[in-house]
Amino acid sequence: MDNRAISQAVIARLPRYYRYLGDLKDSGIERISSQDLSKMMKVTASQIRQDFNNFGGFGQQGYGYNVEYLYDEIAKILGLNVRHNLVIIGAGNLGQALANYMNFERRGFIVRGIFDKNPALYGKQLRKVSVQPMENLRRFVADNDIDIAVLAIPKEAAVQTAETLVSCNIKAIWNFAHVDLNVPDNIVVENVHLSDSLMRLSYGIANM
Amino acid sequence: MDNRAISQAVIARLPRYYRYLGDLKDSGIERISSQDLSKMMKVTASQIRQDFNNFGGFGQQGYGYNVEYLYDEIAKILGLNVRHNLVIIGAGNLGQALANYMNFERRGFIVRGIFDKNPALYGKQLRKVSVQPMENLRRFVADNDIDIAVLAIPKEAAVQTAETLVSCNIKAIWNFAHVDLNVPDNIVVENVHLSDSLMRLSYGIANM
DNA sequence: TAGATTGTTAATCGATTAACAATC
DNA sequence: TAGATTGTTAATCGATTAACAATC
Repeated sequence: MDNRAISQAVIARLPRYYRYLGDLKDSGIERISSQDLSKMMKVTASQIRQDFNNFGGFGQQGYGYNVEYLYDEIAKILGLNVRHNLVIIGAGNLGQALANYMNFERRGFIVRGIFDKNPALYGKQLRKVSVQPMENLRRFVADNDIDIAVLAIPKEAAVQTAETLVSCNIKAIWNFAHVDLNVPDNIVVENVHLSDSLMRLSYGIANM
Repeated sequence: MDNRAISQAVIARLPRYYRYLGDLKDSGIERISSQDLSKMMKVTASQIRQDFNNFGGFGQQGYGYNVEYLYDEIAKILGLNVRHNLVIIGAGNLGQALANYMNFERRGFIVRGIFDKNPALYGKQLRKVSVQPMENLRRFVADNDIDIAVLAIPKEAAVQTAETLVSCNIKAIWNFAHVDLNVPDNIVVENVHLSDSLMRLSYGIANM
């Protein structure tokens, strides 16, 4: 697939559609119109139809959308039909929480390695994966077909580790460090800046 | 402050400006022009000036912006000059990680209580705050001037707990559950949907 | 066939960028 | 004063919404 030029706004909405369609599917609902979905999701029916039509016609006039079919198609668009091996870098609070959170595995994101620079953590088991020294990272990524690295370390270390990862041909970085990473264009970076999120919440309180 | 009608896009960018200005301040830089900042942040100088001018004129012609002054002003806009008491609901992996993560405290977000429904966790200390039964939540929020609740529990429980929190006059919910909460307009909800984020990353890999 | 609802084009709205006069 | 750079207006661009013909 290489339908370029799909806007970030559309892509950002796909996981939410996927979530709602999953719920509908779980409740045994077979079909849904853009109008009904629009009421549930509080977006316009027009937007829903426009969004889906970026990827081709998934609906049928007079009928609407088949829930299961649309759900599966969105999964494919999001690449959820492909398994990914990942490593977690940083076995602190957040790194451990992510390692222990197994829902990602259900979607095909498999934790293969966990790395930390603190020797006290070496060998610690987190869901059967044991923490290794940072020195092993480069080798491990190369040898184990790893395509995603999760950065759960402080910002200085994150910048430096990102460079290492780039040189190991990682495909994507899920960045929890409070810093913007400068990597080549062909590497995907998805940021989760928790402190930014908390500041937006703070703004909301101050200006509500 | 009640400058309404500032777009979400602008608000979403403020924490990033704040981060860069903090870094500049830490490196002892006194002034910065929109052009120089634009190069660092990879946005247009025009956008920077437009964004700041939503809140009044912080710069000076021929000079640029004073870093420290601008940093402090953005802090005020974001409401970071006000302390907030918060409770964490859910002492699982994520709840514990958030409770142990002390950087929030530095910005004035103080963890006052942690709640869980699992009796095995009652009394467990996380940075001197001990886990309490969920039954105590309503009372605690009312008695301790709590204005933010962090939801780190599964989605079914989150929906239900959000209702409780609304009835306790909470001001804001930082929602880590994979569900959209339906609360009155005067309550701020800031979502951190980690699985949505991971799906966007997955899309990036699939379509890069 | 009649009714419903999509897919898609056209209209509107809002956000971003460019340009430049104001001014430090 | 001359040079630099903001604040702000105007132009452009892109995203959202509305409308409706196509079609199931």
